[in-house]
Amino acid sequence: MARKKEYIEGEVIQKAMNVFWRNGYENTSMQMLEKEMGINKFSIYSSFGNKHGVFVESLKSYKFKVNSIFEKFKNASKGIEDIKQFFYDSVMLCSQEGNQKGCFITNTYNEFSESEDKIIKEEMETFMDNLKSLIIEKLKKDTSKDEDTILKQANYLLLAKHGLAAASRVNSQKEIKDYIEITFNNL
Amino acid sequence: MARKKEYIEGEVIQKAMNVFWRNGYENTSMQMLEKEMGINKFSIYSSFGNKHGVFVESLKSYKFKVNSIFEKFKNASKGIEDIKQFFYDSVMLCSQEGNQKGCFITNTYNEFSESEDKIIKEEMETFMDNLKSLIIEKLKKDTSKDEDTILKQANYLLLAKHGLAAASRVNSQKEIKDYIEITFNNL
DNA sequence: TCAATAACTAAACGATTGTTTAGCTAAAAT
DNA sequence: ATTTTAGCTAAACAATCGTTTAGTTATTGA
Repeated sequence: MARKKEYIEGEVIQKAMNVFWRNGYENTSMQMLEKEMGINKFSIYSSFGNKHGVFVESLKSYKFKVNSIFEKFKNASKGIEDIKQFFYDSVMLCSQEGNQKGCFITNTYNEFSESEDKIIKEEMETFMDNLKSLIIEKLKKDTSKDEDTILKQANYLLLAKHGLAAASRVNSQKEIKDYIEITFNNL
Repeated sequence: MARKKEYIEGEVIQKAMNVFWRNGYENTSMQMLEKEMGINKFSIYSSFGNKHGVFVESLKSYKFKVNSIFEKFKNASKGIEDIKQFFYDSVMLCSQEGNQKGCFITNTYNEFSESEDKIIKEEMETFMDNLKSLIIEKLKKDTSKDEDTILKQANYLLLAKHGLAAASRVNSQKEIKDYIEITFNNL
């Protein structure tokens, strides 16, 4: 062993995450990352390989950040009410400090929708699949609904969640609240 | 006068629009534009000034493309049913040939949400304001609704439309249909 | 104490970005 | 027919992109 690192990888990745979250992948340059992460290019490359590596780690860091909300959602047991609460928790997390950055995962999902990046695409796929399963599970709490209704409503809610995340970048808190409330009136 | 242009500006802009529509502003290069528009950089710059100019003209071209749908919506008179039909018409137009490009205006709205481009931002603003006014007008056809309900529902529908356009880049026709149907369940 | 080595700085890499320009081609006007 | 002039081709521009590398600094283990 020789000289010690002067930074903590987890800490600089959190800073990188915020830059990617705000600007997306393509609109974030290595220069910006250098500045925001507080370390220079050499350190970035030796720790994370390349820009893509920094992005993948940033996504993981974001998933960790939203994990508590997911766990809360998973462990809840009121059915539809839990889904609604999950929607509120999600927009709360993303709109702190007047952020207007939307949801990092949804932003990434959109930016890479026409891309051929298998790694990112699979990360997105599994995330969305998990969310859909969870929503279906909560919907099934209401045993009066048949399978077809549940699938339709799951599609509806998944798309609503996606749209909400995208739209939350440009809409006010009140507009978002109105949206969520009416969204669940329809079920 | 001297030599004649060997291309028609309206035609090459339509081709440019498709490139921007698919890739967004930043992820479209002048090289790609040259190739897709079928003319070289000199001609592009002499006709449209710069990349930004090509983009602005592309947006106008898209607005013209969606204009018929807007006119149909404007002239309809069934109220909420017209809004629903407008939603269907919009996704139809954008998902021809398995496009998955979403709505060009919504894509632009999202890409420029953190930008400081006044020209684009104002284009977006006026478009959204017009849409909101139209939706309110249609909602008012139902005279039993009070002002507050109408505004809430207009916010809801505007956000739903935005979300739908964003999500339609990654969702199937069936998912989109499920979404639209349930969206109008309770209005 | 000193050689070994990992982490740092900073400059350079080739490729690509948006944009401009010099020189050639072709059509209109005299 | 010749001059004029706008449109074309293609090369070059400076700036920035992501990435690499040479050289220096600092810490460890012997």
